[in-house]
Amino acid sequence: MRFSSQREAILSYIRGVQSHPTALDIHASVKKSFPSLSLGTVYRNLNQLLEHHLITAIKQDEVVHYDGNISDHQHFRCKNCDSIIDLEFPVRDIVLEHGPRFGHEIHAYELYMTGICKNCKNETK
Amino acid sequence: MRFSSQREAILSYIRGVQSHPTALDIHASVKKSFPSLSLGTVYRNLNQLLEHHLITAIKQDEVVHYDGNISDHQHFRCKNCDSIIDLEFPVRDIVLEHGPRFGHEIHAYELYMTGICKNCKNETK
DNA sequence: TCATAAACAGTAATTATTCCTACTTATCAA
DNA sequence: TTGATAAGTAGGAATAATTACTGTTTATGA
Ligand SMILES: [Mn+2]
Ligand SMILES: [Mn+2]
Ligand SMILES: [Zn+2]
Ligand SMILES: [Zn+2]
Repeated sequence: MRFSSQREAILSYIRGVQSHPTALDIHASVKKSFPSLSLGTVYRNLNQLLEHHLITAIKQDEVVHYDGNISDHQHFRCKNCDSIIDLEFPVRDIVLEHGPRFGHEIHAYELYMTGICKNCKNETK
Repeated sequence: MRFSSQREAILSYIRGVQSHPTALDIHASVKKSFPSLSLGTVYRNLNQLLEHHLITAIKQDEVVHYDGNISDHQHFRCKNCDSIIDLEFPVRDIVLEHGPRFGHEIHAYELYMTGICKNCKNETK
């Protein structure tokens, strides 16, 4: 995999935010420093970065969100403000403990939660 | 919510299979008894049934899969044969145990796993 | 420096899903 | 039983995210 300046800019943008941006978000932001950046380039790079496990994708929403934090963590989406928040649950433990008994080879897992976030809960009070 | 014969046929089809069918699968099957059934009707009914919590949706794939089994269970998708298999993990327990400390109101959760299923693993041997 | 594979921008195509419109049907009160 | 009405339907158009295609540019390493 080559490292074009566009690819570098996309990766460093994703790594620099906490917000789990979409392809459109990424395009809008990186376009500021690369005015000619096309959306197709964003998608192509996101797929490349995914293949090389430099980023991960969150697909539960209608739109795919991308995450530069590849550590083992889970996601919570607020139904009110739509933000996606990192949480840490011991999912690995229960997958390792209960997984084997089903006989399948589990390569990856993902716990996704939805509800109302702390902030939104307090604001409506 | 009224219960048209189309709606009833769609629901009973979803309830009668283990396969987590897509809208297209459902349309193809129910069309056999309702030749004029339109795909739009399938989607409209699926969304109605979802709102009334009579079915659930699995959105991790590119295509939405539907599930007539609304009991608390998890899903595993085989990367080889693409089948979606029901599994039971004590996810509820860890969400109840670890959830509250983050301060968000968790309404729903979903553990989704991918890998190679038992059958495909044995076939390639 | 040069050859070449990879990446790029721009645009067209694809595809799942939703929306729209005119018509049909179930429900319920008169 | 009959209308009025709200919900449902079929069929087709529209939407929107993502991917594919094409001709041009660029990174890389011999
Ligand atoms: Mn994250
Ligand atoms: Mn299931
Ligand atoms: Zn919120
Ligand atoms: Zn399989």
